[in-house]
Amino acid sequence: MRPKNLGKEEAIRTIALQIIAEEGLENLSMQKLAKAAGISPRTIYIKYNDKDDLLVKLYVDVVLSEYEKAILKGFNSEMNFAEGIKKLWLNGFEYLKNNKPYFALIQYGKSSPLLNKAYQKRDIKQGDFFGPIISFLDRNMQAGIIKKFPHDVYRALLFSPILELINEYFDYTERPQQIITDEVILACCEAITKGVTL
Amino acid sequence: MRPKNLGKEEAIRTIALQIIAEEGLENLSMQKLAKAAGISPRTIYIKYNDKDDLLVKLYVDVVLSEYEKAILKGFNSEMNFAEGIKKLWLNGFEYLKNNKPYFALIQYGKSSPLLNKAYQKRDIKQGDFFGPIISFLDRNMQAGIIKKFPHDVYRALLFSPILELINEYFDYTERPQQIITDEVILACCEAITKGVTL
DNA sequence: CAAATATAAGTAAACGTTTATTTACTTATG
DNA sequence: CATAAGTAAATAAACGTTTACTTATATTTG
Repeated sequence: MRPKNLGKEEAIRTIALQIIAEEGLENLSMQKLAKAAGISPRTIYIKYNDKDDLLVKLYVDVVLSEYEKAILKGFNSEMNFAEGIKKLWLNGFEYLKNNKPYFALIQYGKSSPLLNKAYQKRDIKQGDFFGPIISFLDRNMQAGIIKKFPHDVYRALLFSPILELINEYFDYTERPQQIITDEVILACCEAITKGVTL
Repeated sequence: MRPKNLGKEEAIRTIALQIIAEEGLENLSMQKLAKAAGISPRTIYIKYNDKDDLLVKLYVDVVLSEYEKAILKGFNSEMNFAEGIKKLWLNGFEYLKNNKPYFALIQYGKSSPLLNKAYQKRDIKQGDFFGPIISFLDRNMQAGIIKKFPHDVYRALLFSPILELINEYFDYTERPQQIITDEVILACCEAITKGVTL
């Protein structure tokens, strides 16, 4: 039996993310993807059931899963609150500013109904996806170090600003001077931390 | 000369936003829109040059323009910092939770390259779009009441959390209990305000 | 003051293109 | 040599947009 060419699977994923980042999710077609990857459209269907399956797997299994691995690197739920948040912010900034295609799909995850639903479905099943962050927050809430809010509220408070700052980082790569520097990220992180600390 | 039927123009806009909110921007087609609005596809082209023109006008002239009118209602740049931010947050929450289609397109504005670019182009030209908020921030920075950050950084710090909370508000409308209440919004607003205050 | 006219608004149906996906076939290797 | 991986080409459906035509009304004319 002829063996799978793993390089082709890799090419599909990489080039799909590239097209999404450069032209938008709405401009990714199976035929364009196949041509850009130098393969036949049929080959995509050997590896994925259909277009939705490809997109959901790209989003959940590739982008979100690697993103979370990256932001949790060197983090553990026993860390001091300010240090923990700082670690998560710097990890996120460092990772996403060097992986624009990943960031682009994360942004689409907030608007596209397909990706939105896919994430919710998997998130419930998985549970330990953002596990360390959840126990980190729980511990700090219980210890009276930070205000008591639901996890989803903390996600909005602590992590939506850093994603928006990364969005601006990419906007500013097309302008004469970058304003979203490590210093700005750190200052913002401190502001957010101060805001939720009791 | 036969006069324009303004009701049809209204229907195009309303139903387009509806389809985008319910099925996503990627599932809005001119033929689907025409059918749903009970008109011929040609009629859309009397009022808009092409699909991109329709989407950009929907986004900039309808959604963003009305959204900004709504959040600036009762706000002026001379307000006390905490009161001003509170007003903007409550206005935004009240308006968007009752106008889901508007919120949906605002979310797409962050990922879709078409809408992204359209906004930037117009924003530069217009200038006074978010004008009162910009002078509000400038005044408070100059007075040493809040930390010094570029406007774009303040947008991320002050307003991305409320948008994310509204996103969660809509998620929770499909669950047994709503957790994003006025009280939660106010508590979050206070946390954010505290974070940036000197 | 009505009938005729000019004209943009609007329609139904079609245009060529692109879409996601499949069919029929070829290729590489355990 | 069996078999799944892979290809080239085709499929029907949907896409954005246009063509050829009809309709409604503000204005002009008798």
